[in-house]
Amino acid sequence: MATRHQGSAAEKRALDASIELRRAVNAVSLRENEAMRAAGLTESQFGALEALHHLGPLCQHELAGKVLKSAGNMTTVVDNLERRGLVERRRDREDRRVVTIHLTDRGRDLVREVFPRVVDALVDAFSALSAREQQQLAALCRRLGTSES
Amino acid sequence: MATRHQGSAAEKRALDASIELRRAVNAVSLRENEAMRAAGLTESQFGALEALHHLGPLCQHELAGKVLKSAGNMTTVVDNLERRGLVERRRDREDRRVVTIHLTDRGRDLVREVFPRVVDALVDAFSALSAREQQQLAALCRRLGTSES
DNA sequence: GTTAAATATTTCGATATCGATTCACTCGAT
DNA sequence: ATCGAGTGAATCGATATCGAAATATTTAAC
Repeated sequence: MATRHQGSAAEKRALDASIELRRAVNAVSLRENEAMRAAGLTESQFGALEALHHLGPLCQHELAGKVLKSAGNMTTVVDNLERRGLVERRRDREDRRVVTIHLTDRGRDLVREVFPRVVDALVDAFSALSAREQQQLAALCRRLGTSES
Repeated sequence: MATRHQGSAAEKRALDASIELRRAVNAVSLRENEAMRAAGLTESQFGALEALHHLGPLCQHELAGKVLKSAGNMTTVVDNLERRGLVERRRDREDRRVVTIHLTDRGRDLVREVFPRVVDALVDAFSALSAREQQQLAALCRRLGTSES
């Protein structure tokens, strides 16, 4: 539950952390996006391709979970990837509600080409921090990301 | 410039930090959004109102900078806010290219009502970390966000 | 076996978002 | 005075995004 008027120090801290967090993500995303855009991929499209590449075929709601987007949205993203022949939908024979998304050969080639560039961009972006600081940041973020209400 | 094949340890660190960073933002945003949605505001809409409230009238490209979005986008956001009577556009008499965005009374009331709830949500979200950890996080993020290519 | 609840996806309507382009306007150089 | 570069905003087309409602299907309960 919300803790009202716990003092403006706590509020200032949270506000400040929130703003810096956003700016940091923004800066990192900008770098990543250059690499993705060069391949004509959006962040969600790349995220989906990458998840499929590393985890194998997934159904849409799993994919949505991986890229932190809604299931409804994933329909559009997969539509656009499918139109470009980078993935294909296969209806599951066992459970016909399920559509499993598979990388095509073209899709696999594209991920293999783009992924290293995205990683480079990330390494570059995070090079502002030492190895130890990167780990600290990750650890702090992990606790924020997994804390339950 | 990109540092290729600097070793997979550096790549793993950057990838991991990037994933946790995203999850953290996602978790924080979810909390914030509850407060904003309750008032029928999107993140960008609230961000714009809040900036106007704390900084006074701004032109659109300044506003775009504050909420970390594109100037083209700001036209739409301001359109939607104006339609609801929360802001108004005033064409500058000196330089008629400039449109200055002003909060209306309704807009000001709304910000005053919603802002504390958003802050509460933030304090709540960041309560997973100690005061000191929040400051550490902010400091690390600040360096990521301001590092130049 | 038929119905009800649960689940996976799609569809829909609204808003967001970007980058590119266009339009309007200012201002400095000629 | 006027032309051209620069700048602020609006517009356009494509994609993303959400939440809610609709559709299809499975599974559990009876």
